[in-house]
Amino acid sequence: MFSPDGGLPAAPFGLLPEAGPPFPRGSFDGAATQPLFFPFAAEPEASRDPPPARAWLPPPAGPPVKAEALPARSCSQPSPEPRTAACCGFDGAATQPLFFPFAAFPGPQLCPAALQPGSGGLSGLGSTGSSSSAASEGGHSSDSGDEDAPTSEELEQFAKDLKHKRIMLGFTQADVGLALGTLYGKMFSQTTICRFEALQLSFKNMCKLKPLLQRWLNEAENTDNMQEMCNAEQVLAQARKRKRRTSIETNVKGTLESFFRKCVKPSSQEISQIAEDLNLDKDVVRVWFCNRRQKGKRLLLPFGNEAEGVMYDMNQPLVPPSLPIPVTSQGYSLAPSPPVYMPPFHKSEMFPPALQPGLSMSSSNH
DNA sequence: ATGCATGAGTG
DNA sequence: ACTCATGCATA
Repeated sequence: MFSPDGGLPAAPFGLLPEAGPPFPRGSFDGAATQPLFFPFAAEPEASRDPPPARAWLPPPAGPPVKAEALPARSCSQPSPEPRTAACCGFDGAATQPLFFPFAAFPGPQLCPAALQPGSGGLSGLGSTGSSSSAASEGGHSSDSGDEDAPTSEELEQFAKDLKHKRIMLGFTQADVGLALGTLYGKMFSQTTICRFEALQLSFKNMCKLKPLLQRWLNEAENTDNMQEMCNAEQVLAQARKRKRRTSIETNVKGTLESFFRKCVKPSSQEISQIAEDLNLDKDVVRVWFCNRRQKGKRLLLPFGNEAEGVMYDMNQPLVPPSLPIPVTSQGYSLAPSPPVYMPPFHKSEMFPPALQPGLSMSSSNH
């Protein structure tokens, strides 16, 4: 019995205690004051020099057809349905194109920062069991096994590859996550696999996971009995009770967005105030901001352009005197040039037109 | 697929 | 108290 996250030590991979990126983290709270811009640019990922050309994610090579061609290789499990959730919806379905932040990274030379030498970091992953990372399965010495410092292109390619093959083999993202647990002792959720495939993890994180997934892929392609891997004792009784997920109303979310645009990192006091204004738990608001920042980084991209000009100004006082249409300008009409980030406006990601803290947000909303 | 939550690590 | 990696729950 091991629990997905708690049970195991940090990681069998020897995740380096890594002191963190060599960049100064803009850590200061609202009160503090340091004129520091680029809330994001200061981050490890973003800070790498802006590439001459922003990279776009080439559309997935895999046509939406694969789903059909599925050999449906059930990996056992008495599951009546072909584990191919793949064919059902989100798996196989080609999704929205997304930017690839990492593409902006230079490459191997810089990555190391994240990977670290002891490198237990990533390579550690591979080496965990194999002690010699690559060595084991393919014997590949120069191919896909570049687990040391994959370039963004490589990661991108690998992610695509993984998804494609995974689907062809008839495995769901959840299967993969589970298999990693059986194979290497560290299980991952469907969410993580999904994010990996969609390149929604940090570069560093992608690098860390790649070796594992690489191995899984090799195994999956060569083993007939992938079953066990999937069957894995899902014994993991998540004994801990999690707080029920709060569902923030769309309009409230819009308001939060507008606050966010004014200040990405409100002070504790400001958070309290916002919470009060919106009738939310302070902690919910705090977490929302944390997540929003995280999301901001993931979506941050089209830099390489004049993205910096549009950066959020963390020092901006909350609720400045004149606030020009906070939200609206965001995703759509702003300008020909890419906005700070590109929200994937999926479903209800849009915020209602007129949302301002003290304004009539109910007037135009249900 | 993604929003909100948790927890480890860090300062 | 924040960032980051990760996951449950849900759309």
